[in-house]
Amino acid sequence: MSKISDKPEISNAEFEVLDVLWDDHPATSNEVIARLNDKKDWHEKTVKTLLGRLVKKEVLGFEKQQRQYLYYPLIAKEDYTKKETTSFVSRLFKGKIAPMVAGFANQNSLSKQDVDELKALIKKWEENND
Amino acid sequence: MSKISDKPEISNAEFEVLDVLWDDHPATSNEVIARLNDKKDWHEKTVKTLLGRLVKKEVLGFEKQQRQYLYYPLIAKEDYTKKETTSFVSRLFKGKIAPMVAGFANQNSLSKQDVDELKALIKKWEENND
DNA sequence: AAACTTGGACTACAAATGTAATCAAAATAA
DNA sequence: TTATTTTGATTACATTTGTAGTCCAAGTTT
Repeated sequence: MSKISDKPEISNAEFEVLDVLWDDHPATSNEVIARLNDKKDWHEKTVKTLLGRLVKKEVLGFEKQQRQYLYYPLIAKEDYTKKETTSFVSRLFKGKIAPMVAGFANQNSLSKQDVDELKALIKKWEENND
Repeated sequence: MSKISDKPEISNAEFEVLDVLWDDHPATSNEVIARLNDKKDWHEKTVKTLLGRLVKKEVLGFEKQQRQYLYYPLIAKEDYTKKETTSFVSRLFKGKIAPMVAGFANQNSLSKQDVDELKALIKKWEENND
């Protein structure tokens, strides 16, 4: 029984590292460390550990640049977020998107722009499903 | 410095247990075990461990019924899902709900009912924000 | 060239998590 | 009433995660 594409579990801390690489890549560990400094108060060694773990999980790849590595994501943020969203909605809302939006709108408040964007989505959907 | 309401971290396995109690409570450990049997293949001891951990985390409460306990949730599913949704959307979509819905719609497919529900939400929003 | 710095590899270690097994007291059955 | 079962409490143990520290080789500085 071979392992076929087991979804790599990305921990919270690992996600932060991956996220800055999604923003811009490739990047050296130092660049990643620098960019994370704004948001997180992590030791340089911590970030390097996380980079290593992401490489081992095959979430990041790298390319040697003399002695340093240039890291880059092996999975697209779009794909990741879509899958996470699907599983989130399925776990918490039985797969129904509207109740999730309703809860969000109740907890936060929607801006006119949010609403306009949602309307645009709906319009698009209706055009495709006459 | 007293601890003010530190959000209890609920693990994935713990969530499953909590979720069946949200469905119907109070319930004895055996009832919980029985209901979980449909979805999960967990040993009875495992479920009891999870119940205990949830009690320790003050996510569940219980009431003695002779020798057994009747467990019940101490937090509302509504509250939990709203908070989780907010943090999820903020982490993955910079707090914007529309891109998340767009991604979901792209990965899954919306039913007419989903769309109608979304439209109803929007209509409601527009009535309140004329 | 010798010393120092830097970068990734490897090691560390406590807490959380998944997944049970054991223990002891109470309830039940024989 | 003695044996058995049941139930929560306690203990177990490997893996994952958060958070670094140490080691060693390559690169840089003096």
